[in-house]
Amino acid sequence: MSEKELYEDSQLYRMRHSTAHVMAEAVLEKFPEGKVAIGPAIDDGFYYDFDLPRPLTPEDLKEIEQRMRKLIAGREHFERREVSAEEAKQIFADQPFKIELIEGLEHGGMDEDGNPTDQPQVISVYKSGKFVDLCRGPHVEHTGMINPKAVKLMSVAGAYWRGDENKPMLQRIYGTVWETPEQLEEYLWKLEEAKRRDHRKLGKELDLFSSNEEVGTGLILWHPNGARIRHLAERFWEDEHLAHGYDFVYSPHIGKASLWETSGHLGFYKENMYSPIEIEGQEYYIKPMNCPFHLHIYKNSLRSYRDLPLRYAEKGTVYRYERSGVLHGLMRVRGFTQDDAHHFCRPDQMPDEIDFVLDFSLNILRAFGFDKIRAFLSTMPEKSVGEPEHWHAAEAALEASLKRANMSYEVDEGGGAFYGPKIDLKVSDALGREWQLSTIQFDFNLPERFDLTYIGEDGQAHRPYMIHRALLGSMERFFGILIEHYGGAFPVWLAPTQAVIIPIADRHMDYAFEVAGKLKAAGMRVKVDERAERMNAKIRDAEKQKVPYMLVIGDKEMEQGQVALRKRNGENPGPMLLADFMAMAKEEVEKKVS
RNA sequence: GCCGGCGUAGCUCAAUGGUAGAGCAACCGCCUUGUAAGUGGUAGGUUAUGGGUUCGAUUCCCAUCGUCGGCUCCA
Repeated sequence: MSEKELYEDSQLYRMRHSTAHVMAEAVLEKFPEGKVAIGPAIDDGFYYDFDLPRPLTPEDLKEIEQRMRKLIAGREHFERREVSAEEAKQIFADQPFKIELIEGLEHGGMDEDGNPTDQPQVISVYKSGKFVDLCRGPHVEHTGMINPKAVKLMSVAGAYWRGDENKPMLQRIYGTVWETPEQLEEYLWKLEEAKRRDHRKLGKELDLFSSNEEVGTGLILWHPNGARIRHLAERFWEDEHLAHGYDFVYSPHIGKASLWETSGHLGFYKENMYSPIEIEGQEYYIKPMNCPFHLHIYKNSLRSYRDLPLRYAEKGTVYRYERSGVLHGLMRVRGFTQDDAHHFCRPDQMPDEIDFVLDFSLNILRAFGFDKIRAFLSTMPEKSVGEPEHWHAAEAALEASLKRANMSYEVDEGGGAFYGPKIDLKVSDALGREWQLSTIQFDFNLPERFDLTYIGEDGQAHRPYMIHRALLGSMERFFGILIEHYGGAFPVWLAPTQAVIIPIADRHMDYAFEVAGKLKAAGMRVKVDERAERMNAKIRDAEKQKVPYMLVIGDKEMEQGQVALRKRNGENPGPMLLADFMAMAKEEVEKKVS
């Protein structure tokens, strides 16, 4: 059983679903004319969608929560009953959304979660207190099984009916419930911790990046501290690529309309592309992807089977129109740099090539401190291009690589893009949240469109396999995830400033700069805090900036050739010889995984 | 794009239908300091932008931009 199925089978899931009913009952008490839509349990709670006469306020949520506690105290039993479609329509005569659902159940089509079904479904209703809901269940026996101290309504937000943006916008109330108040506390603490680690907040506090109304929304300005981290990450990325058989390529930011016609992007991706620029009567588009350029590099000369595999990598900056409402810090922006690569190989090389790229990806992700990684294999969808036997060979190779790498993975049947199957890698961060980073995608479309070939042993032209691969995804998004994963306390090798030297009094200044000079010569990133502040204030500021090492220097240290080390976690090893500190730091600086 | 909230100094936030205030940061001093904020002073704002209502708007209304929570979409 998958994690999801286990959850949906659990008592907690029933409790959440039941609490959604209780909430709906409370909302209808308050707004008898309200219309109810759907209210499922979700990963960490539940929601219910309503059409109400006015927007809800936080005060309304408090009141609804109070009403819910009363209903819970009433120990209302959940009574299940199967009904005919006619009867159901009578029960929900004044609930148009429910009528729509009943019609769906009657004719197949959609179930109450909006999933397509082929056959007419059994229609069941659950009654608890005065509230009757169209619902498949299951529920807890009675509302008394819900712990009133472990319930909390979280927020209200807009949501489209049936998730369709052409349908009416409803009000969705999100709530959560747990088995015990302690679990609720823990959940709320985790939310608080997520806020403390929010990359937008830390980005400001650590002076990493900004965006600016005048520059344009979704366009990121990397400040020196952020750019330093990016540079270090990129340098590592570059070294690893060069060491593993990649070639670097560079491509322009715009390309002629005909290029995007050949690639097909003007056909299926146009709504994400910026308006064309006219140059000497020709239209040019800002690139939303790098692939077409890499294909042209491949095509620029006749390729022999001996040349393959070819691996072209580029940190390619692309621009995509994203609707304003979806933009989010560094995670979703309009201009970003993909760490892109395209592999071209012969069919017989394909399994090895997948093995290679999977291993390579996993090693890089681990080096950045992500060691919990899950894989998702997506296979051929209904609408697809390319030969089914190629699809199946590719899928088999992807799956074989996952097995060989000993990865835990899930298969998303039919979840591939129209042009090929893929593996996505998701990492868990320090708070256990999953983020998709890497993607390894077959492409049966572009080699065809650009007519890529290589000359085989037989002297004939053959079509190569092509694999797209992004490892970190985009530098922007990856940086955002890195910030949140480490809560701003980057591992030493990535820290923009690795050590701050803190002279206690002015007379220690010369020695402070002498120490700084030695550390810099050894390749460390160091600053001397020469402000006329007290040592305590300097330590406080260095702690807030999450600088890994603070080196306090006073009379004793100066006399003995020492530094007094304090680490950002509060650990205080105290005075040591400068040489000893340097030896210790060298080891940590070189360590990729912290 | 849609629903709802928010937009006051670099940052975090007060206040009011009668021409805006604090702390931190910045700047200028004093203090010369031993493991998370020493101290005095100075400067800093067309209250996001544009309209409207009003004798008077930063406050009320509308639009635009930005932003936050979601929805839809996604690296």
